[in-house]
Amino acid sequence: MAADVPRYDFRAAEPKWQAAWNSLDCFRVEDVPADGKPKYYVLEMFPYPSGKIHMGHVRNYTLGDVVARYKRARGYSVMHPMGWDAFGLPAENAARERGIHPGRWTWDNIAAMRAELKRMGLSIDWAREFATCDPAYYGQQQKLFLSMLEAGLAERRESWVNWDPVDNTVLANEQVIDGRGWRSGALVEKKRLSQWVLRITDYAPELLSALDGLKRWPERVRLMQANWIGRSEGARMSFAMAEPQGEIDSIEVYTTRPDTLFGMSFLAVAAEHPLASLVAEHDPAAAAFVADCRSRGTSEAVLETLEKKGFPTGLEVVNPLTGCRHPVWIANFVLMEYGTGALFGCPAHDQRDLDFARKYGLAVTPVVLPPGVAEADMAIGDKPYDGPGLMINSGFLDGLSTDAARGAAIGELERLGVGKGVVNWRLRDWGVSRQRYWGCPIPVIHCDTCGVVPVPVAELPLRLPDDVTFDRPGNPLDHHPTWKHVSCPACGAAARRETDTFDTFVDSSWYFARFCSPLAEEPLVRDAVDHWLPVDQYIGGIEHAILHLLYSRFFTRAMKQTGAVAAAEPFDGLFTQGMVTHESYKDLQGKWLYPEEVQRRQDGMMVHRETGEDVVVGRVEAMSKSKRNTVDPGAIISRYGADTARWFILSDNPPERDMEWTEAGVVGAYRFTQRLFRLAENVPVAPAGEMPASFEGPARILRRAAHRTIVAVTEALESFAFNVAVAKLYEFANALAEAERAADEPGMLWARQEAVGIAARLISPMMPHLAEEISARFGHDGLVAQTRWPEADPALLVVDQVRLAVQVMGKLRGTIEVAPNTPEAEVLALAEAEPNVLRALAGKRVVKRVYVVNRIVNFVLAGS
RNA sequence: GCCCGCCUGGCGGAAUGGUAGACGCAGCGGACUUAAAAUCCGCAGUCCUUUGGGCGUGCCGGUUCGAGUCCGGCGGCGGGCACCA
Repeated sequence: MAADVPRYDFRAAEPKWQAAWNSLDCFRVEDVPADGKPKYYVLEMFPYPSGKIHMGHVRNYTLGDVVARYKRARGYSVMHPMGWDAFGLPAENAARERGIHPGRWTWDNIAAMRAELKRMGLSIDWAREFATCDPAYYGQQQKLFLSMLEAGLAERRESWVNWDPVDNTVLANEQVIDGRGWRSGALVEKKRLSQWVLRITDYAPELLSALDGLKRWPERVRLMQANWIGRSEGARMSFAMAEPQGEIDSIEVYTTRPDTLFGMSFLAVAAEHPLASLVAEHDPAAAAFVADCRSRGTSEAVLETLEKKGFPTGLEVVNPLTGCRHPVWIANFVLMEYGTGALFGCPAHDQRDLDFARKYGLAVTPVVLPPGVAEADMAIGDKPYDGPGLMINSGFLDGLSTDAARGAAIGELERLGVGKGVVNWRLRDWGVSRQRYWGCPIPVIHCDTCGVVPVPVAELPLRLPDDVTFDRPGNPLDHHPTWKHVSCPACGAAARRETDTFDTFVDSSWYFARFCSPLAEEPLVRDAVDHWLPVDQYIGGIEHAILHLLYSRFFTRAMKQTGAVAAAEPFDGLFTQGMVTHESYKDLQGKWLYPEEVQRRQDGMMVHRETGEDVVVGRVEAMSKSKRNTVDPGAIISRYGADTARWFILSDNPPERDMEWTEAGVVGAYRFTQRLFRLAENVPVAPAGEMPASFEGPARILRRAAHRTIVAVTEALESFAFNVAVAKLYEFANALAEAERAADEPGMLWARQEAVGIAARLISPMMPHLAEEISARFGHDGLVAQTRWPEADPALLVVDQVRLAVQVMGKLRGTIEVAPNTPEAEVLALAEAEPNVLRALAGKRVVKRVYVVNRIVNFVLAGS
């Protein structure tokens, strides 16, 4: 390498600047600041401490850091914290597989990941760091839970769980594979357990209506949440049994289509419905059918291909509006969890009902006439009609519109006292009990005389015992020799601790609030949370669009109800990033290969780095361990530096889309860091003296480029168009290179020094280390990290010449240069005189002349 | 099946209804070099009869002086979903 080419030594520079930021506490903020600055809370979804960061983390935390650094430069007091979502199953799996204690495994992972994150140069206030598995955090969570319990927001309820009968353990959905337990391979059963639920459904109306106020959320996330909450209007009604069965003399049904009651042909109940159980007691065939429904998993793939099946009970119900009798079936497509677990079937106007009716030869009676169809022509083939229309075959409803009929039917049901109009919600209460060790203990005690008794607050945190074993299936807390045996805090009698722990979604439902006062001896400090909440910009993956965000919205409302916070909504702005993808590779034996095992030969073919064997290049897809198409961020940072990794991940494409990680792209980004460094290095540091009174020629051009770039980059950062900000900085680098060739022009030294100073500040959110390195060379006061964002000089943004497009009949025929806001007559004369335009207009009659100031001229010609 | 999103050069992408393809990657040409790497400069949608013209933002139509952008329909790709009564 030539000695005279300056090179940027990121290996020395990056740790140096990180240490400088650290020693000056650049990113530290107070719980309740008194600096009078406007606040800005930037948060990225905190990571699960798996042990290594992956490219998704790099993308997530780079995006957040750009926002944090930019807002800081704009004069905000920015809180940008980091923590660890540290409870969860992988730690228990590690314990079972490798004999490591989950706590040890987790804390080691945290240490490793913290070191990796720090190498990225993130502007994080590390003093706020916490892990959810720390008793200092989960003890506060236990307090929150007790306050919710007192407020009636938590209660015990029976609910269904996936049960592995061989391992005698509850399985998470992800542990059920094709209906079998992932370890034992046993067919999973559904089992009823008494569990803690949080009453999120109490807030269903508000969680839905408040979505409209979340203006800075992606539309599709709001839509997904709205669909998940699932408000529907309909009727709840009961059908009398023709012959009562034991206790059951009627069946309760929810319907959104009471208007189609006259088209009813059957009634169907879920396999878990009490009537199904009753029938199954006496009828082995029914019992077999019910068992068959129950053994089937609930995974989507199964449901997709599921054929609609039913079992006729031989019983009948009476339709209260028509007086007709209809058969009662047990059907596999009826969900016990939704509505009342029973429905009435109107095959003419519902696809599932129609499929079912065709299969079992049930009646299909149309009752809604589509607009424009004669009643005589109305027929149902294999498609139902589910649109609006006029009622037919419907007694007193005949002739009404479907809308009117809906109201009239409900009115009649109410008059008869057999039903009423209701609003129904799809959202279900949140079951938070998990039969696991590595989670936050639920702080209650079960006493035979007193029932459920809260653990006294003075005894919190209720710690997990460390001395647990994972040598047998089930919950180690349950097996622990002493932990669960306590005396009742109320009566003193022998009692048992709750051995369930919380769903880890509970941990992540309030961590953003805890960051405001992470060391407090109470869950939240009002002054601190009321200052910082809501989070101004939350950034994370779309995969959390529903559960995490909805639970957090609920939790914040619950905390508001118990007086812990003022805000109802946790996240004012939400940005959902795309995935990081990569090509995948297989060798000729079909074994997946890591990118570093593969290289591109001269002819472009991909071959194995060591064997030289051909490699099959597969799809570009989300990085995953199983496909081995992962790239280790640590290795990238070691080879190219954090700034390069950050720059590339921002430059490739808009951040909401999936990006493809490519070696070529990283190399390109690396080259740019070097180029920019050289361009800055080539500007003499000699004092440029007083600012010249005026600039002409290349110096003026450079200054205009610099100030236009300020505007362009600012706009791009404000709108999350980071790839555009990068592109504008590439352009600016080209302008700097241009200026280098005109270095001897008057005013140039001053202009170049100004330009480099502007460049350093504009790149600083994206490449903070390089920004410092460049800036330091000119002896600028202080760190770029503490410097204000540059302001564009309006005088330099004024354009003195605009190029107008001249069109003839909408087609470009030439361009003309004029002063801004040139009067119409003058512009039109110039445009018509442009040689090529002149040619296009020759012999034609112009019927209209369009002039949009500073934009365009268009001549419209007569004739065809 | 339902809901949502997307579709622009070889590739990633840019473009308040106003010169489509900024910027980058890959490519090509040149300078420098004994040579290579690195670097620097330049070219580059496509076709043709090339001082110019035709075509061109998935396809078909519409609105407009003017459409990648707005509207209607169709197709393809991707994502979400708990068969939601």
